[in-house]
Amino acid sequence: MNIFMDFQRRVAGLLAGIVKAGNLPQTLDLTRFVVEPPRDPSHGDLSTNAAMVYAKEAKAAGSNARTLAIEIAAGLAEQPDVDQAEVAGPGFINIRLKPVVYTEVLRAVLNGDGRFGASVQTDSSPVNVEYVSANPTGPMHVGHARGAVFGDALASLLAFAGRKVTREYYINDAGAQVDVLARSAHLRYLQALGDDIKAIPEGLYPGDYLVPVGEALAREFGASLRGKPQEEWLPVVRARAIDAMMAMIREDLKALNVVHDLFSSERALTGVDGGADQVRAAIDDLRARGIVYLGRLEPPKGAPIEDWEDREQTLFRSTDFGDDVDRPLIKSDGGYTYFATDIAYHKSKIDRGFLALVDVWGADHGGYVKRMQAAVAAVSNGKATLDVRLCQLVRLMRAGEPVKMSKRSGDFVTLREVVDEVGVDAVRFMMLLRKNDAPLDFDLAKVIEQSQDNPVFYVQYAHARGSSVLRQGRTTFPDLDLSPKALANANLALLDDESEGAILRLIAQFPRIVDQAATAREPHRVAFYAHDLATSFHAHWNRGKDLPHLRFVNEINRDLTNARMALASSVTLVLAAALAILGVKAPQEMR
RNA sequence: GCACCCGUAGCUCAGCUGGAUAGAGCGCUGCCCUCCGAAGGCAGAGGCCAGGGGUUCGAAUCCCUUCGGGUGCGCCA
Repeated sequence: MNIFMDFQRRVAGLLAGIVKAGNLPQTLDLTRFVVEPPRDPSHGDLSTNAAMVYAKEAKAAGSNARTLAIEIAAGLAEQPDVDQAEVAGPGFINIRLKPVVYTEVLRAVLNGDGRFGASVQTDSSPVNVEYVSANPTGPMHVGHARGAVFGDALASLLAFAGRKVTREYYINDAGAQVDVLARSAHLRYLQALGDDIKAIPEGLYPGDYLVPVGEALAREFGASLRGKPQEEWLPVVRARAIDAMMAMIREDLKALNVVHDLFSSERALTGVDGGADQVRAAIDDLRARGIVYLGRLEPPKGAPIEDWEDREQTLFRSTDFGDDVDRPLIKSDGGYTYFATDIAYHKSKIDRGFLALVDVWGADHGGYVKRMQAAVAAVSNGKATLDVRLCQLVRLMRAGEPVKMSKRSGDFVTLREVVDEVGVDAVRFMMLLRKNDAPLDFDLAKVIEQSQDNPVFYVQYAHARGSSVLRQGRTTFPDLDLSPKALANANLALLDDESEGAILRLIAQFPRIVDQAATAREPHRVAFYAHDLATSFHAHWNRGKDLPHLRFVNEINRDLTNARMALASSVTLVLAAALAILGVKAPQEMR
């Protein structure tokens, strides 16, 4: 139940009637106006700009904005659940609803089995969300965490909003990086056999996390890989190392409460281990359509490239699809570029029936967006769209001081360390409380603080407090049924205090927030909403300190207590739904 | 040089896809706390929305431009 969408339809209906009466032109785009909560609550419950939006059309039909506003307001005022509709300011129509509307909202929450606000989107088509996709060459560090949390929350948000979501992880297990991994693991293997490997050479992965991989190789193969040429041991070691890294990454994801439906392998697309070469197939297909050709590129401007070699190469005509230059698909050593395999990968998503693709990347890949969108357009004949959400980097702080991170030395801060220190809920909520394209300072000292300064604590506390209020009510009136379904039958008209009204209005907005956050693909809006709802709940609770008659439990008024239990229950249900989207626990009590 | 992102209170950031008087937290100032949970509560000050043009009934929001930051710029991913 989305009262904003509901009234959007009603106003559209009134406009259609006015069109019929000849006071507006026949061809009227009825989607241009909005129904929204007015910023100033004294203006009522809903507000629409419809009359102003169609001012020009009204004039053309011999009317004007003012007259149109009056007509719409008159139509609205006749509706049974509208208390009052009046024209205000430059032509806004402010609508005051009858209290029964909020009674119905609460009933929808209480009877909704946690689905209040769900499935608000008219579009329920499948959408593919790809996120994390970290190289399987080591444990996840905090830089990965943001994209992981963002992607996971976005996927949950879209699913809650009614889209059919597939969550995907692309394993970059082809290319030079995993060969470096294999050589690094091989060194640890020799070490496990007792060889003196001295320092890890420059360019290899020095982290200790490869030691157990070396030991496992020694257990499995004994000394049989020692002394063999690299061509023989590398594929074997690589496969074991990638498996070990992916197992580690899955553990990291689990610790972060991040889930995926599907892990797709880049290597499998190339067919190097047998199977079809889907990369080649994709390139051939594009070549047949004239989108792939042999040509030369200009050397890039800016930082000079030392070993630039002018050569004729296989290029993708991405400039036909909005990119700045055409992009190479085959490296000088004959292997596929990352872009080539990525084209095949995105094609595979499209072939699996997805026309809506979302990729979550780090901001350092921003320069890659245009060519990938060009590729998706080319491969799908313009049918599929790729939306790339870039996450800015995270600066890890401790009490205001940056924490040094150096991946090369192997002592970078891992995701696991941060989760262990501050908890998964804090990590997730803090990362979602920022727009994804804004940089984020993550202060370890601050997020474990248990005070109102800490938004994670503040929101969770609101849920715990709501639960506590229900426990309190149960103690005072042991015979009351405080299950949501039973509370839906409470006399909700008794909730007539102004700060109760503020909470009711916020609850009514939840479906709208979900809808807009899903459309904008911005889960942070849900985080801010949860914080707002928590604020208004805490504020109302605090009013009970000075005004005892506003307290949730009223020992001499059973019906009033019951109604207020319904309010408390609704707040916890909506908070729980919002927190579930964010992947943050909604605790019954704080400890 | 080019592309993308960003610039809103002292600080960290929202701003509902163009609406009414610009929002929150921290910090600051003042008052309050015997009271369902004080790991507090209430209130106040604080703004040329980086600058300049444009579009329109109406712009922090859309377009152009200048300045200032960030990220990238064959054969890494």
